[in-house]
Parts: sequence; C-alpha cells; structure tokens
Amino acid sequence: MQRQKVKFEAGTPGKVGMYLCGPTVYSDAHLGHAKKEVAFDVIRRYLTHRGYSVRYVSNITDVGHLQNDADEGEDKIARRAALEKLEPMEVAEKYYWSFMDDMGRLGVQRPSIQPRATGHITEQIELIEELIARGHAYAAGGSVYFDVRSWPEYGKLSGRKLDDQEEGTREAVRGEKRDARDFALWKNAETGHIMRWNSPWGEGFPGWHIECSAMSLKYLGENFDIHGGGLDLEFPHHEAEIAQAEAAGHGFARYWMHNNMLTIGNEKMSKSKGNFTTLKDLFERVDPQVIRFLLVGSHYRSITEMSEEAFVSAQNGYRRLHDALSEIERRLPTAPDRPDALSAKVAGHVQTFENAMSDDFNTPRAVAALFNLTSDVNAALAAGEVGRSALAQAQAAYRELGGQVLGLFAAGAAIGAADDTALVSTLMDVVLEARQHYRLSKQYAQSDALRGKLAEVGVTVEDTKNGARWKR
RNA sequence: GGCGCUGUAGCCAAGUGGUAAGGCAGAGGUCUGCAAAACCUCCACCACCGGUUCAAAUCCGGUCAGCGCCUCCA
Repeated sequence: MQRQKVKFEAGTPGKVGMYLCGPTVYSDAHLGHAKKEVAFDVIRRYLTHRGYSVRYVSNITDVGHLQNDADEGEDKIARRAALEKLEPMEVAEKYYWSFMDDMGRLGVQRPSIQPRATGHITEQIELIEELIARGHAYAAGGSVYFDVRSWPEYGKLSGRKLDDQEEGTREAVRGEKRDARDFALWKNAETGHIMRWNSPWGEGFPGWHIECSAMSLKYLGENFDIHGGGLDLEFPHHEAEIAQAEAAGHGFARYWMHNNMLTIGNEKMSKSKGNFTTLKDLFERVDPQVIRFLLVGSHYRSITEMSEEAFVSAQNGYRRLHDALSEIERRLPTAPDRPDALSAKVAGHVQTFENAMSDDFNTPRAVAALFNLTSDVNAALAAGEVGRSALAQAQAAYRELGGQVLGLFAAGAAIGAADDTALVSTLMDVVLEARQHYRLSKQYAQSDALRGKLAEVGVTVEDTKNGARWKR
C-alpha cells in the first residue's frame, strides 16, 4: 500500500496466491479485456517459471449489477436477457463460455479456481453480517450499505480523501444512505428484478464489490499475496474490497497490481464509449498469437495504443521471431556436433530476458531480448552451419521464454504450421518440383506464374541454396 | 474541483543521472534468373522554459498538450 514498485516476497515461501477481477459476463470480450487477461497470465506464467506454485483465482461476475447507481432495478444481465430473449442465467452462461473461448485462443491459461458470484451468495451474506456486527454496515429499506465514515482507511489504495470527491455527480443520491459515498453491500430486489436471493434483509442481490472480498478470502485465505485488476477498478471497486475485508477483521491482499488501459485514437477502449473491437471480430482477420504478441509488446502498466498499423507491425515482427525458430528446428536434426560461439550469445540474451521480467514483468524489454537473440541466431545461420548444442540452446530460449513465459509460439498456431498435413506437404513438393524444372530450363515466366498462383492463396515460396521452401 | 497518468524517430514502444533497447515502415548494399527470406550499413538534439548536478530523457519547479478515475467499465 505504498503506491509504488516494491520487491515481492511471498507470504508462504514458494507459494503465491493471486486474485484477478474477472469479467461480468453479459457481452463479448473486447481487446481491452484481452490486455488485462494476457498481462496477468504472463505474470502468473513468469512466477511459475521462477519456481513458485501459483494458485490463480479469477472470478466470474454473473450477478447482474446495475447499469448505474440509480434506484432503478434493471441490471446489465437482465437487460441483455430481454434483448436476446434469454433467461438471465442463459446470458451469463453464454458469455462465460464465449469469454473462456476467446481467452483460450489467446493462450491465457485457465485459473486454478474460477468462482462465480452466484455460487457464493452465502459467503457474501456472511461477510455482510460480520460488517454489520462490527458496526461498519447498516441495513436500510431492505438494502445494506457500507458505512464509509466508520472506516477512516477508506481511500488508502487510491490515495483519495472522501471530502475531496464530488458527490453524486451523475445520479441522485439515495435518501436511505447515511452518506452519499456509502456503497451497497446488498440491494433490495424490487418488483420485476429477476436475479434475487433470500437474505436476512429480504429478497435481494449482492452489491458489486462484495463478491471479490468474499471469494478471494475464501480461496486464498487472509493476507494473500497479489490482487490484480484494471486500473479503472482501483476506485471504487478495489478500495471497497479492501474496506469490506479489513473492516470485517480480515487481512487482505498484500500487493496490488493494476494494468493500464488500451486506447484507440488516444481514447480508452470501453463498452460505454462503444469504440471497442470484439475479440471474435478481430480473430477473423488477425491471428490470436499476433494479438498476444502485440499486447506483450507494451508494459502492463503502460497505456497500449492500438491501430490497424499496429496489427501489421505485430504481424511482421512476430513472423520474424517465428521464422527464426522454425529454421532452428528445421536444421537441428542435421546440425554438426560441436561447440559454437553462438552459445554464449544465447546465454546472454536469456539473462537479459530474465532480468527484464524480474523487474516488474517488463515484457517489452523481454521481447527485445528475443529480437536480439533472433539477430544473432540469423547471423549465425546465414554464416553457415551452427553447432547442435547452440541450436538446442536457442530453441529452448524461444520455447521456454517466448513460449512458456510469454505464451507465444503455440503449437498449431496459424502462422507457418497450419495445413502441414501429409497431403498438403506432398502436393507442395510436387508443385515445387515442377517449378524447379521450369527454373532449370530457364522458363522463368512459368516458374514465376506458379509462384504467383501460390501467393494468391497466401503461400510464400522462397528459393534458398538448399532448394525451395514454402510457408503460409 | 479532487486523485493520478502520459508526452521519446513516420508508427508502436523500453529506458536503472553518465551522452537514447527493440519492433514495424523507409533508404543503400550483399545474395538471387527475378523475387522472398536472411545478412551488413543508415535513420532521434527525448513537448517547451527554468533549476539542481562534473553530468538530466531520467531529479525539482513552471508552462503547454493529451488521457484516466471520482458513474457501469478491464
């Protein structure tokens, strides 16, 4: 809670418990969600790489919270349900799986535990009762509110003072609150509100913030290590989480990490602004691996500026890395068994990568290390044969650092690997052989025509000293 | 109004007080029948003005511009 970069020390040696605020499942995920998920996925992967046993908990918010702070009862999921003519839980289910599918394609590993808000109503009610018992919450009109005046530490995460905040900037302040800034722990369900549960205060539904306090404590215990989420959640969501947990007497997260936003045209991409691109649309034209590469190309705490040009840039850059790895693996089986000067260079780049990641997960510097590695590898490959151990060492660097840590170079990814079936492989051999005949007899018009035809369907032919090769 | 962030090449993006990582795009060259890929070479007075320092992109003050949160938002 120092609002600065600090050294990480696990609460229990060798183990890390981390909690990430997950999505509200009422619509398709967009690129901004991907930035957050990928950022924390990389953090988790790197901690794992460093030998920690990580328990990664990320919630699913399937209770439909209100569109705004108004008194009206329509919530986001219910609204969507009406729109799509679905049961609210069908909406939640649909977009939950949609989210999982999108993240899977981006190479985001599944959480160790993925608790749902609707499955933890009891835990939330219990926490609310503890708060009431300790005098930090009060019931009013079938709802329960957190009494911010009773908890002086409220605001410590985001560095805010209550008195400085503008009151009720948008909506009329509810009369039943003791203070305008008190936030709901439990809300009375009005007539027509579909998602509702029994509680000591009547039928209702939990407030937005309470689920994260209840579920993180349940699965990670008190004083767990890391709590993450988007910077836009710092206040009020995370502030409220801390207050709820600590005012109830529970030690909460020891480190807080917030990813910055993704912008397009210098504006935050968000659902409310409508300037978002859903991942599903994006996957139609951009390889998920390229999107992931693009995201790790900027630091998680930095704003990532998105544009069409950025996709092209990422596509070409990622291809360079990918091609070098492919060439290494192609030459590995026949590489001579001797030491090579490349080894020391590889080791140097591996060290640079580790140093970058150890310093607040600096993925841009880590990626730069991979590019520098690639330069050395390509130079060595261009110069002639390279010793097997050096190649194996380089391969391991790509696979372990770029692959396991950054989540790149996934097997079966579209670039270079798709359709690499026996049939396609044989057909391509036949075509390239025919083309080679044309070339040897200097019938270049014909050979170039073949190459042109292949290019039209996205296949690139490259002539090398050792014959032609192709890639997609 | 309060809290906070950012301004680095055409674009993206790191940067730990000691004279700017990396990628894309671009220019020239090597190789090639031509391409492609790869390799070699080139490409930044770090928004502006002051200050501290032997030394500032980096620290301090100010100015300008932009952004985020304070309302659902990743």
